[in-house]
Amino acid sequence: MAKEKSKDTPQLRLKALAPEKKAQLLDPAEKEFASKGFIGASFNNILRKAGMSKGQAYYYVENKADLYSAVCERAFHRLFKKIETSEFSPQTPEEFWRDIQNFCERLIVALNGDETLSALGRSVYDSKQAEEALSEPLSRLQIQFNQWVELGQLIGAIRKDIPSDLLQAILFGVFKEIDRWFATNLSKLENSEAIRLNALSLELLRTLAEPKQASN
Amino acid sequence: MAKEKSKDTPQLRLKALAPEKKAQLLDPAEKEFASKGFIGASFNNILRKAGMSKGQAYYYVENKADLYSAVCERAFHRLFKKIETSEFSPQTPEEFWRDIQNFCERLIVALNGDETLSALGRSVYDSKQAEEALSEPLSRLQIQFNQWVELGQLIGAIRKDIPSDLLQAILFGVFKEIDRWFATNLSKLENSEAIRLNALSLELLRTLAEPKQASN
DNA sequence: TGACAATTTAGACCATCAGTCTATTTTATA
DNA sequence: TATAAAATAGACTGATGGTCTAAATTGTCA
Repeated sequence: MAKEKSKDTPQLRLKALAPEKKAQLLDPAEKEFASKGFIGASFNNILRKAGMSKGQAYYYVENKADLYSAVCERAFHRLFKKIETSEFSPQTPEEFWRDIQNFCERLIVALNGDETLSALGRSVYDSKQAEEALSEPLSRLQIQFNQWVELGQLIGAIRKDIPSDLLQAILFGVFKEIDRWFATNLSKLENSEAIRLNALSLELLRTLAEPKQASN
Repeated sequence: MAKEKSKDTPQLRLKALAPEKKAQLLDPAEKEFASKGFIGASFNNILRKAGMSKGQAYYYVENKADLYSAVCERAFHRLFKKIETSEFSPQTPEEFWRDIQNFCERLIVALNGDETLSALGRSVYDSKQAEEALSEPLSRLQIQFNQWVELGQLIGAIRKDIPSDLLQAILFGVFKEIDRWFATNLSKLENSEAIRLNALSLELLRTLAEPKQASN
């Protein structure tokens, strides 16, 4: 009821913070989270590296999860700037899967160019806690994903006999495992083999998502 | 080089412990791990519930991860007693997949009858730490799994164009997500729908693992 | 039975963790 | 220049998992 100065929550204060100072906190935090995961990262250690006091940090951030969330949001924006999603309005299953493939390729390129970002992304799956900390941005992602699925179903590119949240969980799961496998095995791979497996992985996702009988 | 009393490690001491006393520690630990996950479980709290002192517990167990491992091993044996794996020597892809289905069904029945066991199983995926703590038993499982895959490949039930560890990761991933989805959604499901989705899930795994062109 | 050694147990203690609180400084306002 | 508000420093809290030592218990052999 009072006049609410509009800077009364740590989140809003962080948002209003000078970019330079924001980076002073978020940069070391990103490194720490990317290398140690959400659970393994030490808040105290981040503060030490950022040269910040407890009081200062907790003035701009609610808790460890909130800091993690802020770090991931920033990284997420960085990623999306790189990807520059183009318009996406396929009319046929073939177009749908071509667009998906296109998107995946750009995603992979973007991630390959930013190891910290990749590691941070993988850190989301390190623990349930990490996932909970990102529940809000993740649910936004989920909505986006669901729109794609619905569109795909509309034009006959995606099967309708599985509840969409189950299908989504499965596809995400497969994607995650593929990503993880490539992260640990890419260095040992011949280039041509890497390309072949990459294409094959996408085919796998398609196999899962497509209607049972051949397209259309 | 010394005469090695054969009880010099916590693990061996725990093994040699009277079953009753072993249970005094492992029972409360299992409950705690199943309900709170590996990270969330409190060692101190387990000790409190077990009525044990620090000194005593750390005499039989190396650390928290080791306790978790002991708990899971015991639960694992309990599960396998229930399942009573029968001989498994399919000659054709059809037989192979029938046997797999059979196994899955018995697994599901066994898990449905033991909620603590199910929860404990799911706790493995709560965090990387939990997975690391179980790396040894998990790698045994992996070997078993690989034997199945190799057998499957031999009789043409399983594709050969994907590295088997990648295929394995993917299949595990899918299985995990399906399990998770059922764990949270089973209560909301019609019985007939549950059965349909269950069968469909297995089909999905088969679709992923089978050679591209129809069997043989 | 008594003496000595090995095993086992109790619990004080440690570093570190995320998070709180208060006293103080800095900055904006007027 | 005085007053109020925003920002900061850092001591402090109650947990955590884990260590260490001194004591109690048990086993062994004379």
